Amino acid sequence: MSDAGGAIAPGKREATKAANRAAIVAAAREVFAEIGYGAASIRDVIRRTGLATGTFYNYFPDKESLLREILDHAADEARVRVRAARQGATSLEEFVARGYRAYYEFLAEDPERFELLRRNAGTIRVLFDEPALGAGTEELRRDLQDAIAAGVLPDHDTELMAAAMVGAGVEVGIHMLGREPYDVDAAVRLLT
Amino acid sequence: MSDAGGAIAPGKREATKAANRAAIVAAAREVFAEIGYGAASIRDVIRRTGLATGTFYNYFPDKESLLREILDHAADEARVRVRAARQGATSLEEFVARGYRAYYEFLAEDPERFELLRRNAGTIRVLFDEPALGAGTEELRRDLQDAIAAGVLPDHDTELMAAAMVGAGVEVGIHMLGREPYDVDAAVRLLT
DNA sequence: GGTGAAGTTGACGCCTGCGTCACTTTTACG
DNA sequence: CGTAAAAGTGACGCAGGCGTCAACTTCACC
Repeated sequence: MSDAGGAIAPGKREATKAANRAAIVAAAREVFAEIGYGAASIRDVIRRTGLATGTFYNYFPDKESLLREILDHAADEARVRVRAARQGATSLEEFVARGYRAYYEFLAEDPERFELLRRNAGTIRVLFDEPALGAGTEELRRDLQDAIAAGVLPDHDTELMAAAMVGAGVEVGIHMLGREPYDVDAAVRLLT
Repeated sequence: MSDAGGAIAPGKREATKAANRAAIVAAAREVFAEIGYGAASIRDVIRRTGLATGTFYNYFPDKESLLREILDHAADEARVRVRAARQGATSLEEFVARGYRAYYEFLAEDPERFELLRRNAGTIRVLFDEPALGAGTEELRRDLQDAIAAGVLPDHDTELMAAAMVGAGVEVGIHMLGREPYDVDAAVRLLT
């Protein structure tokens, strides 16, 4: 029909729908970041949007699907960024440094998202089973595996190593973002 | 009936009080571990004890004080253990290894407590401001500082380094405890 | 044993959340 | 325009949490 061309075909109906959905997601990010997912109610979220209770259920079936939507977005984005950053790396060290740098830039860029992830780390780990802020532990593990195969690294327990790197990265990230000028360089250097 | 052995005469009154308090704390640990602090209600907790609603308020003013009690206990215990383990260390490496080992033994020893900490990591970080499972980041920082002063370590950002060590330790701990035979040795070795 | 304080109980009033649904408003389209 | 479908609205019934408190039970002490 009208929107066949793909990109453009506003249509007031569709536009409102998109805006409402976005408003709900935005409100949810605020609320989850402020009081935590567990303590938050659907009404806490919808109240912030000015929409009516019933409207929420036109967009999401429940609270959990809302969190899932938010996290899927964030995780995808983070993975893409880190992956892209690693692309041009020629040495292992560079590989690590670029990965962390991209990751921190991603975190620092949106404080609300950062707070959301930090605040709900435990819940997220239970619901999904990745560390909240640790986008792509599994990918890192595979990369380490490759490095071993290529003889760049000595053989070791890649699962634990990946975990250690992610853990260190996340924790350092949290501390770094708690200090004023974000010293991304220092953090990256230390971890490398 | 002599039960004394030296310390204190129980007194049924005191005994019941201690038992009730303990029951509440135990129930709270279960509930917080299972559904998370935020989602848990005081009634979820009290219901598990068989006590009446009102009784809860004879022991704790609210949900938060309950969590505080649980965490203070755990944190103290962990700190003491790690500190003690580090006592006899003669080299920096030994110092680190012993600390991690004591820490992991502490975590592995009580799966419920582990789950409680893991599950509520975000909340705990907000309420207090230490990483949930990272007992004594600050102490570690001081120890690093000392090591630098003693010339054992090169100068560096001890705050970030302590954060990195704790983060790596926690994350590795979580992975390790998710695998079957807890390979504490492997984990300690890798981190060292 | 008797008695008063300490402790326990659970129903009570209030409040808020849940998901639904009959009704109203808005939009698309002829 | 007119109309029908789509979307928004908020009151509704139900459920359950909160903290309190008057009545009751238990224990310590004489």
